[in-house]
Amino acid sequence: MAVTRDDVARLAGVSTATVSYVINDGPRPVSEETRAKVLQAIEQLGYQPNVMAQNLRRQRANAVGLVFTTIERHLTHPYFVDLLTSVGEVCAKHSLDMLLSPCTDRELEPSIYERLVGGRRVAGVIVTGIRHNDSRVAYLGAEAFPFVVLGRPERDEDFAYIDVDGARGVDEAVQHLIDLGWRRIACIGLAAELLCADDRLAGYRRALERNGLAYDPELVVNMHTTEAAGHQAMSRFLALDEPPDAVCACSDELALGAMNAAQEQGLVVGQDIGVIGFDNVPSAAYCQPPLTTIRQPIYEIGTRLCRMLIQIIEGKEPEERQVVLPPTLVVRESCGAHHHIPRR
Amino acid sequence: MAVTRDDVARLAGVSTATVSYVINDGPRPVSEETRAKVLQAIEQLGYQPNVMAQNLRRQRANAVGLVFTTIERHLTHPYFVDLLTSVGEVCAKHSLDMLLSPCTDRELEPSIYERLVGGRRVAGVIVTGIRHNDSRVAYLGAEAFPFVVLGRPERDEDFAYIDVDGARGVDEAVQHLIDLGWRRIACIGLAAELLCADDRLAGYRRALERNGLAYDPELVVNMHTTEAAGHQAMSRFLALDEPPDAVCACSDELALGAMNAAQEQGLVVGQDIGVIGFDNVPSAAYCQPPLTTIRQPIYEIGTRLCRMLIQIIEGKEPEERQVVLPPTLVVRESCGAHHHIPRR
DNA sequence: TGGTATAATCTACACGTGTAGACAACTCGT
DNA sequence: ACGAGTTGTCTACACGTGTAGATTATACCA
Repeated sequence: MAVTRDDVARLAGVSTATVSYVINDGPRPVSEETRAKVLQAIEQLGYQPNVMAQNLRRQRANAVGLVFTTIERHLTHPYFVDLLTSVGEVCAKHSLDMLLSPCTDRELEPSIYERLVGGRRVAGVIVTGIRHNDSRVAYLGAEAFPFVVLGRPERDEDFAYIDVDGARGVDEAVQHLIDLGWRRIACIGLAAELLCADDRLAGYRRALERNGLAYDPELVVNMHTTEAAGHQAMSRFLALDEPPDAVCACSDELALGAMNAAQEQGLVVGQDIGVIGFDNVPSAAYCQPPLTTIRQPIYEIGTRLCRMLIQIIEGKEPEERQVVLPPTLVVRESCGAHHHIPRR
Repeated sequence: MAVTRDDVARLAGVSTATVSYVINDGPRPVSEETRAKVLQAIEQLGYQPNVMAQNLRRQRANAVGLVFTTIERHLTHPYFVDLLTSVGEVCAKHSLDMLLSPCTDRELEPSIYERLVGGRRVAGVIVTGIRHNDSRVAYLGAEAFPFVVLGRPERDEDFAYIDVDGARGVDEAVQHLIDLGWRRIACIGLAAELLCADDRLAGYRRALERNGLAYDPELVVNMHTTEAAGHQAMSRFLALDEPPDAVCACSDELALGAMNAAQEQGLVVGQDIGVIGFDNVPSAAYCQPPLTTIRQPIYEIGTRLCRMLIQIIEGKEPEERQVVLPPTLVVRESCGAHHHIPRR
């Protein structure tokens, strides 16, 4: 049988309430002398409060929830692992558990949230891959349940979020391509349902417009972020009557697939065609040619997002509620060297 | 205020015990008539049992724990995500939560386990990346706490595990290289502390020996599984007086880094040098050249591992306790075509 | 010195569940 | 018809906390 608060109280010669007050820096003061006795007893017995009892009494789970979509995913693998790591670290620092639920089927998504939230298995939720008219956000809002979002709202909904400035990132990416001499630039966007897909596409159009280049809808597709999808998109582009001479992919996985497709056609990436990615996944530096891409500070995002959530859970007003972080251009070789002369 | 069992009992006109019996298919029988009344009341009220109270009463957390090492990692990113997905799906099917703890510092590892296990935050644990004299296994064994291991024990310790036959995989990989004409074959192994590093190296030696090739310790290194490490290892190999003409990397990330390093030196992978990987990560099919590799059925491993753990938690004897799964060779282009003539 | 404010502690209960023990109703064999 | 066994319910409590209300000791002031 595990050691309980009663054992500690008995050994320290105080009441159970006093033990609690010491542990929680409780709502009542405790004399230094008594505190020392209690702490000594705790130490001696190796007492750890029973989390399940605490949870029941506090009417709140001691965990943060994170649902991750595996089918039609919106996060690259290393990106996702970094998110988990950063969120998990902050949780650990606050003695919170991180609860993970895979969602392999969109149909099941509502039931997953209902389990987590309605079943009070977690105290707060981190939502990723926010979509148009996102039912999850509506649900959490209606339940007045603590949550934060990785990504911005469509309209000016008032929830806490952190997002990376995708428009700016893609704008910079496309500008980089243009600066290097590429002119007919295609864009492999993210799944159309994702809000960030719109955001990034906006950056694409902005850069085109600023440089006096025409927007050709034939050169834009929306894809789930897999290498296979990138391959497929690029193959389609190359089969066009007027194929692009460069491609801006909205994730590194898409970019890798795109490069592969181009190479299959005998094109030399960085010379015959320019390719740029998004995310700066570790392998981007090691593929052939090394991939120029846009870096997102995902680790920092996870950290701050989780801090925000914890403050909301604790009922405090979070220090920051709505943050947009700038991405950074990482130049490698997949877009070729300066003063490149396009094929056509 | 949430609806409780008492509300259900009142509405159904029965006692609270009866409600519990219905919910749990309890230790006492319930008449069909009563059961129907209760179920109807549950439905009508939208009642969900309070997990925190259940946990307290049952003296057992309703979750499975998984600690993942981010520093000096032993799992590639997609491999890890697949593991999470498969384990998570089984958990969901059993209404279990999946609790994830990142470990970014080996020093902190014992405290993480103590929190999860000693603090009874989970009902069972999945251990990955098992090491020599693994203190985690010793701890869990001493606590008689339910756990399963991804990987085999060193000696004939008697715990439940699933592992892939790494020796066989690497053996096949090296044999494949040899069959294609490569002769001086290096091996980039995993971190030396990992048991599977030994396992895979054994396969390497076995294949060499069977084919009458000498084992040269200069051609073997142990690395953490990152592209950077693969790059570094390959660079070292190529600077040797007698560099290898082919490399067997024990993870795809290592292989990617190795290919990159070779390409930096102007070598054509698949022609001047053969490279083979391990894991069959998605991007392996899309790098340049596409990477020949050994596939691990990680999804299946996660599924079966979690099922095993659940049976152990429930006190049943698991249907399978110690499983070794065969890996599969996936041939692509990084090892070149048949009848290749080595450089030397 | 008596009275009151303050500090420190204790007693007692609620949180929502699972289930053992008591109890009632019903079946069945003799 | 009656005890024995079976089936279905109910009452009551324990699980280990957090904390409000009661209680006691101490400090301070008139």
